[in-house]
Amino acid sequence: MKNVQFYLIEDDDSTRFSLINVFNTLGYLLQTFSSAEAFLELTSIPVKSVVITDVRMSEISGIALQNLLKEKYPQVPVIIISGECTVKESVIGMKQGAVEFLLKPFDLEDLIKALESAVKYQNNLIESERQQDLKKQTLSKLASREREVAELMVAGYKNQAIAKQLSISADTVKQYRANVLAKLNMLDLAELISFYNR
Amino acid sequence: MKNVQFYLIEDDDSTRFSLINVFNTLGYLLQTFSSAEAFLELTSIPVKSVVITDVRMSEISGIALQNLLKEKYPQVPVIIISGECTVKESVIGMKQGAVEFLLKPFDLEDLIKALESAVKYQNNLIESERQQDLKKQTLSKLASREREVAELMVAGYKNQAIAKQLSISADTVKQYRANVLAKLNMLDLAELISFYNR
DNA sequence: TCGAAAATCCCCTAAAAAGGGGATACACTG
DNA sequence: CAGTGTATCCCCTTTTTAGGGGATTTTCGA
Repeated sequence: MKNVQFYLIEDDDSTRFSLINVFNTLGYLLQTFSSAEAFLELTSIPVKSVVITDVRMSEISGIALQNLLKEKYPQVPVIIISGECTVKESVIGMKQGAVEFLLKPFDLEDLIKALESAVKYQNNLIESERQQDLKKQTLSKLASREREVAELMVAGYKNQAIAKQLSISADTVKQYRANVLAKLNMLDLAELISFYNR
Repeated sequence: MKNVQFYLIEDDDSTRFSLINVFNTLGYLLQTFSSAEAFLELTSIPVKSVVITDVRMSEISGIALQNLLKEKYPQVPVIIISGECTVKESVIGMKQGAVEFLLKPFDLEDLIKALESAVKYQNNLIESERQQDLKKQTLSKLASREREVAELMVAGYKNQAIAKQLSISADTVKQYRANVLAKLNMLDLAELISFYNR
C-alpha cells in the first residue's frame, strides 16, 4: 500500500482536504487534483497507481475520466466517490469497472477496504502481465521454426507427427526439439509443458 | 431466446401488464409475479431461466431477491428494472452481478439488449459447465491409478518418471498408459492433452 | 463366496525417440 | 568477406515406448 501512488480527483475543497489528512495519517502516497483536466495533464504515472474520483465536476466528469483512463491506463483501478449523483451514473461507473462506488458521507473503513481491494486487484493484473512478459521474452530465444516445434511438443505430438504437420523430416524435428530444450535450459518435455501452462 | 423462461417480478401492475404484452409480441416465454415471495414459491425452475426484477417491493426487495438467487440458482442472470431507487441500491445490484440495471421508463431496445446479453452470458456458463461434466464423466471410466497416470502423461512425464513418482514399475505404467488411451478411445498423447485442456 | 475389476509385475519384439556426430545452403550483420 | 543464426537433412547407437502376450494378489459387490 505504501508503494502505491494514489490520485484523488475531487473539486470539493473540504472533502479533498480531509482525505489528504486521512492519507497522511495512514502514510499512503496521495496527490490531489481539483479537476480531471488537471490530473490529465500528467504525462505519465507510476505503474502502481490508483485513482479515486468524484463524479460531479465541471467539464470532465468522474465517469468520463474513468472512461479515458480505461484506454490510457488499463491497469489503474478506479474508485468513485460521489455526493449527489444519479442512479444512471452509478450504473455506468460500475459497468465501466469501478472497484467501488462510495456515497458521501462514507465510512473511512469502507474507503480503506476499497483501497485495499483496488491494490489487490491491480497486483494480480500486474503479476499476470509480468508472467506473460517473462514467457514472451523466454520464447524469443527460439528461432521461429523452433517455436513452432515447441508448441506442437506441448500439444503432445511426437516427432513424426510434427514432421508431417510442418512438412519436414523427422530428423529435423528431432534437431529442433533438442534445440528448444537446450536454449530454454530445460531437461524434458514435462518442464516445457509446465512452462507453457504457467 | 424462445427456449428461455423469463420471470418478471414486479409489483407495479401497469409495468407488469405492458411487459407481458412486449414478451408476447416477441414470442418469448414469460411468467410474472407481483412479489418476490410469490416467485420464491416455485419449487424448481428450468435451467435456462432469466429473472427480471423490480427493486422496490414490499417485503423482499429485488436486491434481496437477487442475493437469494445467487445462492439458489447461480446460473440464472438477473436484470434489474427500477423506478425510484437509491444509488446505494444500484451499486449493490451491480456488485451482486446484475447483467443490467434499467431505470424506468426505459427504452424497449435497451431491455431487449439486456435480455440478449443475459441469455448469451448464461449460455456460456451452461456450456462450460456441460464441458466440465462431460470431462468428469469421461474420466470416470478410468480406474483411479489410471487417472493418476493420465494426469502425469498430460503433464509431459514419460513412463520412467511416472513410475518413480508413483513408486511402481515402468512396466505397470506402460500398462496403464495403454489402458487410458484404450478406455478413452484415443489414439495418442496429443488427443489426451487436447481433451484435458478443453 | 465367486467373479470382475483393480493394481501390480514380467517378457518379447518392433518402432520411435534421445543423444551424440556431421553437413549444406541461405540470409543478415559487422 | 567472415561469422552467426536459421533451416534443413543424414547416420549411428542407446534408451524408451508401443504393442502384443501372460500372470498374481487384493478388493469389493452380487
